Amino acid sequence: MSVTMRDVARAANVSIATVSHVVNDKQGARIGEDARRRVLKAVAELGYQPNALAKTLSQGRSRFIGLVADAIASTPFAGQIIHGAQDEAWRQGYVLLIANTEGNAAAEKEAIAMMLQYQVHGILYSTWYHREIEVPPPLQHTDTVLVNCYAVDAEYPTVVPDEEQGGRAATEELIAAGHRRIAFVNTTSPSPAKTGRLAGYLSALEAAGLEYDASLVFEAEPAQEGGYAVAASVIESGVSAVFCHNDRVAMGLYDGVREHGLRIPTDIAVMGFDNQEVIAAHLRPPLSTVALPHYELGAAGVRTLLGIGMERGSSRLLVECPPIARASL
Amino acid sequence: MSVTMRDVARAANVSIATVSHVVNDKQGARIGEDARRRVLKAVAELGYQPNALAKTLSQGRSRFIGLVADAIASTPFAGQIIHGAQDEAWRQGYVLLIANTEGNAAAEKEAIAMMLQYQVHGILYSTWYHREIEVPPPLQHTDTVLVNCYAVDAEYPTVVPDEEQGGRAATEELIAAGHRRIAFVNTTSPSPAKTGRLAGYLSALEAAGLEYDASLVFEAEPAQEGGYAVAASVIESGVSAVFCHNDRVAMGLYDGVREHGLRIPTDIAVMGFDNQEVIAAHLRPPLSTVALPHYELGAAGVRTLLGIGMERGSSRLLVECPPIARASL
DNA sequence: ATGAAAGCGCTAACAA
DNA sequence: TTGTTAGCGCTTTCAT
Repeated sequence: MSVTMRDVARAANVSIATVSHVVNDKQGARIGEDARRRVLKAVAELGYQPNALAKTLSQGRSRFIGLVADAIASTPFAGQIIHGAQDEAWRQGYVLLIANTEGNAAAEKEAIAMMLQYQVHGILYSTWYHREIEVPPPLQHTDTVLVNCYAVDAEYPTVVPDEEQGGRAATEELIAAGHRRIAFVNTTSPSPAKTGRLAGYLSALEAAGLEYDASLVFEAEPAQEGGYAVAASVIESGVSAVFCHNDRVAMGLYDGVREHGLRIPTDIAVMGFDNQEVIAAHLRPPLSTVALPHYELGAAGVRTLLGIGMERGSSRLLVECPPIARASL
Repeated sequence: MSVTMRDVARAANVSIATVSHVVNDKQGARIGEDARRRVLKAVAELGYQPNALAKTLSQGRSRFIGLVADAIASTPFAGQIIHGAQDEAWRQGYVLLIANTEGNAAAEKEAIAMMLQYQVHGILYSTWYHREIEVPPPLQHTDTVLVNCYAVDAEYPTVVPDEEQGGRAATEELIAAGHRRIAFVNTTSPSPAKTGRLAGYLSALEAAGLEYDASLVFEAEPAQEGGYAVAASVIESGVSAVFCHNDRVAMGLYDGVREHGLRIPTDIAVMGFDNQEVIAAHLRPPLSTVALPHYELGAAGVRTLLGIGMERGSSRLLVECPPIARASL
């Protein structure tokens, strides 16, 4: 079936060891110009492809990195994590093994077992939204990096978005646009996003010398329906700008605001969070927001796993959430 | 480092062949109850995990399936394809190797080479939106299945959504709701979706004995902006229902319709296409639409690759697009 | 400068 | 019922 090193060796009239050396461009061994040429020729002619599995076996160390995700499909977000991990892995000469668990513990266990069987170098454990998790026991047998989630008890290297910085950035954008009374529509569900973004909002206010008014902080279900429902109260509060917990809430708010005959951004400026492309970029007017750095989370995850560019000290890496300016303020 | 079969054999005081037999539950060979128990015990105690790579090597055939996608992250759609492929692969005892090419030919080539090196059983070549492609040359060296795309020249097994059936289903929903004058806002960009959905619209009209009025077919950029822009004309045409090329167009149309003081579905019913969750499920009112069967495309792709449940004859599998009823009609 | 040979962990005849 | 052994394709040490 497929052509092996032995075939190449035979064709080039050299030993298989020589083939190995030239194919891998080994430093230690000097190969005669002539032999090298013959090998290269044979490789090209036979269309030789090294068997990565055999290589791994004989070298003892694999080039696989596992990525277990709780939902690769439910949202565009997880896709970005995969994408980032993927790219970075490739860059480092690794291949990503992906497993989708849908949060199912059994599937998770099986996935991890499979990855271990494929001799992964380590495992990235990720969630589609930033949250606290319990690390599945089998993960303790390998190098593990937590991506977009964290464990309280044990300490694993962790890569998460900097929610507070993001919240601050969002608020600062609004302040920079001249707003002084700024509402914050937070989510009802407890999460690092909820507390982090609020903290950021507060800190931006303080830094700008603006007084914090608790009545300007609302809570809504983190979806369009929530934003729509809270619109009336927000308007009534008399603010000139709103920072929404996420883009979906902002989308709902757009609807509500419009129904009250108000215009964005003239009457009220809106800032989102997440940078959910399908929504943010295409609302009318396009929504200014803060991006969740999913791609970077994935990439930083594999870098951390591989021990590349590690910062000493902290084992928790906070990735910046950059503001994305559009037309809603 | 890791515990091997030899370790287990030693611990259980049997030969390594025996271990292999019980671990793999081999049929041919009968193993004494006692020996089997000892092996199992040793496996558990040592935490033995078979080395899948070594197994693959010695068996000669791998358990890998490659999936090359042009955009795993840009949309939630590609994610669903991956998800489906993933699940089905697992079900069949295979592991998915994913590569993201961003449509970049060089990356594509490299990805395929890598997959070949990992001895993939075959490759799924997929695109995030249904379209015609040219099959990259290196793919001709393996079993290849085209997913969500097709090649005109060569014939590869292909799995694509049934656009026409989807268009028909959408239109039928509207007809079933009592509408007689139904507009169709098609996309401006040529694609199988454009022609297929139109054909479906036409065929549903005909089947219902409704006359086709060319002036009721509009064209718009396939995004919110397009739907918004076309709203006025649609309303002016006096239809009671609109079938939009996709959910994003429908979302834009919602805006336009609302601006004209009309209500959905009372004044005008709207049907989308794609079932883009983030949008469709959360518009006001929630949007009835037709789902693109991405998950199923992925799953059917690996089934086709593995030769499971193949229908004889045609090498092009059309996957059904099911209508999703919500409140917009 | 090049080659022989011993593994890597496992499977699969074939013996015993 | 169980064990021996020869590979799978490659790397790597050690000779030559």
